[in-house]
Amino acid sequence: MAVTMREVARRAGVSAMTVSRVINGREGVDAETQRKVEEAIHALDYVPNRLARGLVSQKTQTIGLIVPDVVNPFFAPVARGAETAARKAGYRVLLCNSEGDLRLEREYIEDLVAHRAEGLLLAPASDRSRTAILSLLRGRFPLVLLDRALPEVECDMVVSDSAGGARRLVEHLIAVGHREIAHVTDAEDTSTGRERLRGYREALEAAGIPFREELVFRTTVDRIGGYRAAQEILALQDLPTAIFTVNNMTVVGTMEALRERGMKVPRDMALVCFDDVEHIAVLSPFLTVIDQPAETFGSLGAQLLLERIGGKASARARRIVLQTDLIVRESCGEGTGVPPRARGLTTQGVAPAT
Amino acid sequence: MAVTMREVARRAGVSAMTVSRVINGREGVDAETQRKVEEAIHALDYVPNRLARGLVSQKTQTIGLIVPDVVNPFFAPVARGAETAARKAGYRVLLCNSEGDLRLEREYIEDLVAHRAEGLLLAPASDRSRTAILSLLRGRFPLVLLDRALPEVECDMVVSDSAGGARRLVEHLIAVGHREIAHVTDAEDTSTGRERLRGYREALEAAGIPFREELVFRTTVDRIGGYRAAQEILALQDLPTAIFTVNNMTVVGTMEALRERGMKVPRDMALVCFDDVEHIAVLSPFLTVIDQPAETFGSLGAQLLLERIGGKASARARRIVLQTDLIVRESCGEGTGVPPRARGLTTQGVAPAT
DNA sequence: ATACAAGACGTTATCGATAACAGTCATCGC
DNA sequence: GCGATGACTGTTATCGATAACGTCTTGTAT
Repeated sequence: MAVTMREVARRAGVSAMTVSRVINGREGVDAETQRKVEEAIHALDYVPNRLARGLVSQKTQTIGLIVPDVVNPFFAPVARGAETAARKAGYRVLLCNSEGDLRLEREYIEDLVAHRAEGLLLAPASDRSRTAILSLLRGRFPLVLLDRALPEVECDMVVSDSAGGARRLVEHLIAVGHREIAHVTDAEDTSTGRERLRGYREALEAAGIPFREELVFRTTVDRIGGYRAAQEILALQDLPTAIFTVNNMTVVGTMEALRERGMKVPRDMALVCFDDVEHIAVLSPFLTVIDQPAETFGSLGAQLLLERIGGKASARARRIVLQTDLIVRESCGEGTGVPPRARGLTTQGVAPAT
Repeated sequence: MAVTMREVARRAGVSAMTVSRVINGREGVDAETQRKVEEAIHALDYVPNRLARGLVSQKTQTIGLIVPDVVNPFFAPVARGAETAARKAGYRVLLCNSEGDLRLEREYIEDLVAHRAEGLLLAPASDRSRTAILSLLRGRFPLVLLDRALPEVECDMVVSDSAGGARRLVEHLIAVGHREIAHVTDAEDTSTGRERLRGYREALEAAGIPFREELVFRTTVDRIGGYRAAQEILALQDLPTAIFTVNNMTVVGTMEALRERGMKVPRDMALVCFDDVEHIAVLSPFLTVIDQPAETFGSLGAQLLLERIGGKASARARRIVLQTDLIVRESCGEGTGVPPRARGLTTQGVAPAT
C-alpha cells in the first residue's frame, strides 16, 4: 500500500539502513548520498511507518484519555488541555468517552493497553473503577487520575478542592440569608460527590444550621438526574429556598424542572453549582458558581503523565490540588442582599407541590 | 516489558502459532491445548500487541479526527458522535485540535498518515486546507470532510444547509420588522461562511432590501473576532437594528461588546446566530438560532468513513446535507412582534457611537 | 499391511524499521 | 608498502504477531 523504506532505498541505490540513518538525522552519511535519499523520499512521498518504528523502540508516542463525555463543558477543556500538552511533547491522544459506564471504561482501558498506549489520563466513572486501576498500577502502567480520586489508590492525580469549593458556595448562600438549602449530588460513589457533600455539611454546621439528610438528593449526575432530583425537591412539603447542585449537568436539569413549575431563579429559588460554562458565563451571566480551571486539569495531567512515562517522576504518587473560584452572579438574589423567599415572603407563581 | 505471545506459548508448552490460533479463535486446536493456552494467557495477564498485529495485517483500527477545537460547543458533539460510532465498529479515534491553524492541521495530517490511521475525519481550517487534502485523496486515503466543503474537491462530506439556514434566520429578522441587518462572518475562506453570507444576501434581496457590503463584517470566527466586529458595528454612524453572526463563538464576543455598551438584546439590538448550545438553550433560552445536528455530523461522518475504509463505498464522492432547525426565542423581540428599535423608537440607554 | 486423508501443531518468512555489528574503501604514518 | 584509522554503508537479527506451508500423528479404507 504505502511506500516502504526499502522502496526508497532501492530508488536511491542504497540500503534501507542508510535511509533510516538519513531520516533519523544520524551522522556518518555522505552528503551526496543523503541528497539522493532525500530526493527519493520526496519523489515517492515516503512517510515512515510509526507502527514499525514503535515495535522496535517499544514506544507508540500515544496516550489515552478517558472521560465520561467530551461534550460536558467541564471535560471538553480538559480534553483540549491534555491534547495540546501532549502534542507539544510529540504525543498523540486517543479519545475515549466512557459515558460514566464501568464496563465501557474497562473495555477502553484494555484496548489502550492492547494498543500499547504509553500512559493513561483517566477521569474515572466512579469508585468502582478502582479494581481496573489497581491492576494497571500493579503493572506499573503510567496513569494519572483527573478530577476524581479513588479510595485507597496511590497514584498521580489532579483534582480540585471540592470540599472547599462547596463550602464557599454554601457559605455564600447562608450569607445572603438561606437556611433551607437542598443539595443534589451523585450516589456518593465519586470522590467529588463525597467531598462536595462534606463541604456542604461543614458550611451548614459552621453556621449552626443542622444538617438534614432529607435535603440531600442522590441521583445520576446528568441532565435527567438533575431534573428528577429537582422534581423530588419540589414535591417536598416545605420547600427549601436554595438548591446546590453538584455540577454543570445537574444544574441544567434542575433549571428545567424549576421552569416547568413556573419558578424563577432567584425569585422563587436560589441556585448554585460547581463548574462555570464559558458560553453561559458570557451570554447570560446569571448562575453563581464555583469555577474550576478545567483546561489545567488536562494540561497538568498530561504533564505529570509524560514525566512519569519518561521516568522523570519520583516513585511517590503526586497529588495536585487546583484552586477554585467562587463567582457570584445573580442566582442567589441581588448581590449579597437577601432574596425574597428567604426573607419570608409568600411564594408567588409557584405551583403547589402535589 | 509487557508479556509477549512467546512467553505465553512457553508457559503453555506450545508454539506461538498455537497461541495465535487460540486468540483468534481459529479451529484446528485441540480442546485440551486450548484450555492450557487460555490458562497461560490468564495467568500471565497477556494482552496481544495490536501494533505487531497491525504491522502484519496492515490495519490499525484507528481513525483520525481533526477539528478546530473540541471545546467549541459545536465540535464537542461532533467528536462524541464520531468516537461513539467508531468504537461500535471496533475503531479508535485520535483527537486533534487544529486551532484553525493551517500549519498545525498539516502537521496533524502527516502524523496521522505516519501512524497509519486508516482514515480521517476532517473539519478543515479553511479553503487553504485544499492542497493537503488533494494530496491525501491522490493517495486514495479514506477521508470525510465535516461541516465545511472545499472548493473543487471531490470527496465524501457531511455538511448542512448553511445558505438555507442563514436565509431562514434573516427572513425571520425581516418578518419581525428589521431592515438594517449586520452580518458578522469569516474572511470568506470557508464554505460555511460563504454560504451563510449567500443566504443572508438572498433573504435580503428577496425582501427587496438592498444588500450593503458595508454591513458585512469579516473577522476571525472566535470570541475575540465577534467582539471586534461588534465594536466596529457599534462605531457605525447609523446602527443596524439586528446582527446575524456566523456561529456560536462570534455571538459570544458580540454579546460582550453589546453588554459593554450597556445595550440589551433584543431591546437595543436583535441578535441571531448559527449553532445552538445545549446549556444555554436550557439555562436561558434566549437566543434565536439555527440549530445544527452536531452529533450527527460526527456519527454519520464516521459511518461514511468506515464504509470507505472497508471498500464498501462507491468510488463516487458522497455528499450528505443535514437539515437545520430555526429555533425562535427572544433575541429578536417578542415572538413575531416587532422589536422596539425596529419600530422606530428612539434608542434608550445606548451609548452614542464615538 | 499400505497408502492416503485429515487433524493438530510447529517452522519459516514476513510486515517496516532499526540496533548492533561487519565489511569496504581511502588515507595516513612509519 | 603495510597495517592502522576512520568515514561510510551494508548485513543480520529483532520487535510481536501471523500467513503459508511443512511435519507428524492417528484413523481408515483397500
